[in-house]
Amino acid sequence: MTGNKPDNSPGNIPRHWLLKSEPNCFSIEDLAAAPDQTTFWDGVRNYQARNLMRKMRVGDQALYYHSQTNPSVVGLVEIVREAYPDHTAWDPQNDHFDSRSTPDKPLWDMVDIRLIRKFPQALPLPMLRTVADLAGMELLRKGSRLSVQPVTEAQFTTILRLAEEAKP
DNA sequence: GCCAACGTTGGC
DNA sequence: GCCAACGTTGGC
Repeated sequence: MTGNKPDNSPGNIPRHWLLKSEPNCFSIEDLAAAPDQTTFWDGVRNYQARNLMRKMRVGDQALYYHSQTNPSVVGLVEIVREAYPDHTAWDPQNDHFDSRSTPDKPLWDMVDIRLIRKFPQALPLPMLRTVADLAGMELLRKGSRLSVQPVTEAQFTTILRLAEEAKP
């Protein structure tokens, strides 16, 4: 321990994240309307994304991102329950059913998230691309498809500052 | 709707 | 273990 590492870096484990959702599937408005503004983040069927979710800890904060139409960072959520088996993978009726996952040997995980706040103004992807401090952010990388992404402390702080400045 | 980028699958 | 084929994601 050098004593001057940022507080999010013990073991180089990120403490800030970005969660991607198609708004017509589950939007931040849906989250705001959910009981206790909390939901389980199900349906992740990608190993890299799953492994990142497993690193999440209660109290970690995550940017909420809408993909597809008007792609933009729309708000802030926190992790309220750490990774546990995604039971939707066991349901043949579910869109994300995966027969390889069983209650005995779960393959996929989910976490619970709670809304902290929706930004008064969404931060559109094209605008974020113009921000020098965000160069190198995974979200902005060409071809980036990961639905769960780590976000550095600096990137996270910059996004929150932009959300403040973008107030109407 | 197009297409680049990416992950997964399966033949060999 | 390589790699072509395929399906999916997601910006544009």
